[in-house]
Formats: sequence, C-alpha cells, structure tokens
Amino acid sequence: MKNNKEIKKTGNIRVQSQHKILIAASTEFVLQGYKGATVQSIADRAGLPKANILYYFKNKENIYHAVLEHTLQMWDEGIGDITPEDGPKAAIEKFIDAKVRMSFKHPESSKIYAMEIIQGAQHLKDFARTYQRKWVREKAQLFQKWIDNGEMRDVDPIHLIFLIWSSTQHYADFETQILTIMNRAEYEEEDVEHVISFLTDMILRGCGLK
Amino acid sequence: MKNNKEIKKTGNIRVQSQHKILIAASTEFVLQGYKGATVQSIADRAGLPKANILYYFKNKENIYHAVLEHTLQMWDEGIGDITPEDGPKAAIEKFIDAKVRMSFKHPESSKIYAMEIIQGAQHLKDFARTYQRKWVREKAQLFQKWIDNGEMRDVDPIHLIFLIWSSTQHYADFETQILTIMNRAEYEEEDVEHVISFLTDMILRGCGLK
DNA sequence: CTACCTGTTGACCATATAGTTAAGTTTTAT
DNA sequence: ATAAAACTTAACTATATGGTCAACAGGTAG
Repeated sequence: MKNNKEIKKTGNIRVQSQHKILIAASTEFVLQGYKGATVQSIADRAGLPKANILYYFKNKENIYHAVLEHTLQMWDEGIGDITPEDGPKAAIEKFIDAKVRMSFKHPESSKIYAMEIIQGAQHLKDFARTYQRKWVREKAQLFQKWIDNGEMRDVDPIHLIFLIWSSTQHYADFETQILTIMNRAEYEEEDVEHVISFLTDMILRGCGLK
Repeated sequence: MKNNKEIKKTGNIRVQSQHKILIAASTEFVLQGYKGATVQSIADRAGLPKANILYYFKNKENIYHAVLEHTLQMWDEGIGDITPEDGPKAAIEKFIDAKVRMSFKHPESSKIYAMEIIQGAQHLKDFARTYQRKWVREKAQLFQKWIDNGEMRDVDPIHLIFLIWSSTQHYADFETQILTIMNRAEYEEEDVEHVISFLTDMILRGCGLK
C-alpha cells in the first residue's frame, strides 16, 4: 500500500508534467507549425525550463509524436461507434453529433490533425493511415447495406462520410474565419446545437431520410 | 517600339523568375510550413541560387506575402459570381462547381489558405478578412431573399455557405487522406465530375430544391 | 568606348535553436 | 540514516538559417 502510494505520487509528477507539456506543445504546434514551435516556446508556455522538457521527451519530434498520438486517441474516444442496428438515420445523427461536439470541445486536436494531413501526413505512422482507411470503408459498407436494403437513398457512402467529416471539422479548423464572418470573439454554447441541427437536417434530407 | 520590346524582355525575366519562385515557394510552404520552408529549399526547388531569391524578394516574409496574395487572387478569379437572377438552384450549382474545380486544379492554394486560417490568420491582412466577411454576408443575403420569396427551404444561409465551402475545399486540403482511403495514387479526371454531382445533389436536396 | 542598369552569385556573418552535460536537489526505498 | 532513483536546471555547443555584401556578367544607350 505504502509502495503503491509512492509509485502513484512520482507517477503523478511525471504524468502531470508530461500532460502540461503536451497541452503547451499542442498550442504551439497549432500556432507556429512543427518547425516554428521551439522547445523554448513550449517550455515557456508550460512554465518549465527548457531542459526539463527535454528530460521528459527525448527530443522535439517525440513531443510532436506524443501530441499526434494524443490527438488520434481523442478522436478515437470521441467518435462513438455506429452499428448495423442503428439504421441510417440514427447513424448519421450520432456521427454528426459526436463530430461537431469534438470540433467545439477540442479544436486544437482537430487543427493539428488537419495540418498534419495538409502537409502530407509526413509524421503519421502507416498504421494510423491504414486504420483510418479501414474505419471509413467499414462504415461505408454499413451505409451500402442500408442503401441495398432500401433504407436510404442511393448516395456514394464514401463521399457521404467525407461530407460529414469535412463539414463538422470545419468549425474547428476554420474557427478564425468563421468567427470573423459571424463577427464574434468566440463561439457560444448554443452554436454547437445550432450547427448540429443544421447539418443533421441538411444531410438527412440529402440522404432522403427526412 | 524598340524600347518597348526591350522593356518587355527584361520585364519577362523578372516576371518569369518571380513566378518560378512563387510556385516553388508555394510547394515548400505547404510541405514544411512557414518556418520550416527555408529560403535555401525554395531556391533549390526553383533551381536558382539563394541570393537570387533574395534579390527578387526582400526577405522570406515577402515571399510568403506574395504567395498569399497569389492565392487570394486565384480564389477571387476562380469563384464565379452569384447574382440575384440566378435563383437558388443555379447559384448553388455554380458555386459548388467553381469551388470543386478550384480544389482539384489548385490544391496548393487551398492548402496554403487553410493553413493560414488554422494558424489564426496571423499573416492575413485586415482587408482580406473584411473582404471575406463582406462576401459571405452579401451572398447570404441573396439566399435569404430567395428564402423569403419561398424559392427555397428556410435554412441558415451563412451555415449553408460554410457547408459548401468546407465540403468542396476538403478535396484539396485532405487530398492525402482521401487518396489513402480510396487507395489511389492521385485523383483522376472523372473524380471531379463525380464529386460535383454528389455534392450538388446532396445540398440541393438539403435545401429542398430537388 | 563608356557609363549604367539589371541581374547573378559565392562568401560571409549574426543569430536562433535543438540537444547535451554536469552539477545539483528532492523524493523514495530499505 | 543512507543509498539510489527521479527530477531540476544553468551553462554550453554545434549547426542551420535569414539576410548582407561585394564582385562580376551581360546587355543597352548615348
């Protein structure tokens, strides 16, 4: 018990520091890009001396990898699962709901991921790419089944997923532009619900489900 | 006449070099980000010595500004105009068509713009932001008129524009991911038409126009 | 021919930055 | 109490990079 407690304590320092660093690094990577984010700037934002950062993460690339992993994990947890039992309507509703909430709750994750893809996914491991291909194709097959069953209109399921993906992600990635256009300083609570209902309505109709 | 010709000749060298540099710089900025793109890498890609680059552009930031301007101009030219006479159906069709073609034809422009926005539009001049706000609000008003006239379903016009914007832009920005998922090396001719018809169909239905 | 303008380029420099090291301090285990 | 392990941090180093400069080339005008 004593032992356990002590391990926990040191563990906590490690975990806490690493977490603080990860958060600071995420912000810096979004704001300045991979090369533009300096270890010093991450250290300053985390409130730690630079050498301490390099104590917890061997080097800058490792920090970035950790941030990416954190991002992917967040995505994986946040995106609920769609099952055959859902049927097309509930599936689309669930998917849009989860994705919009993630965009508003973790915009940095979305942004880092977007930048990584835009730049050619140079740091993304193969397994992550393969994983996503599998994920999309799996979900696309579900939609195809529903289409074959006459439960929804015949639309290209892969592109349907792209549509949901892009339109939801947009509110995170293009936050700056959207706020400028709406003449706002930041998003408000009700925006999330408004966006969810707008997109759900549009896309369900597009699929002939409303 | 002689004079004119000579001016043109020297002018051409200038214009040609600057253009070569701009193209090379665009690629580097997309691939490596602003800080990650080095003047040397731009020079190598353009096939010119570094000092020559700095002869045509005072410094790195100027290169980037030129690239951004080039991008915005491209957008401005590529995006046809929507007029009150079009009516909602033609307007949406025109908008989607133009935007998708741009995404496939000039993905780098789209990517650079996206990265700039994601990073908080730090380099984007105020006038550009104001311009876009005006553009979106203007078009949104058009849609609102059509809605008030009963020519289309009552959907939030601002978010409708966001939807069209995001879903079309996606094919440029997330090229890498999309190609991975579709298990392809690059886009093909027919993809453009397929995407246009898919998105047009979905969104027109969403607006109750089909 | 000469003066001049445009463009070309290698060499150079100041600075910023990733990463190391070594000397310390604090915490934990026995 | 003591040894070991975990953590902290200032100082340092090697390198990469933005930007300058001075020398040079080629064509044009008078």
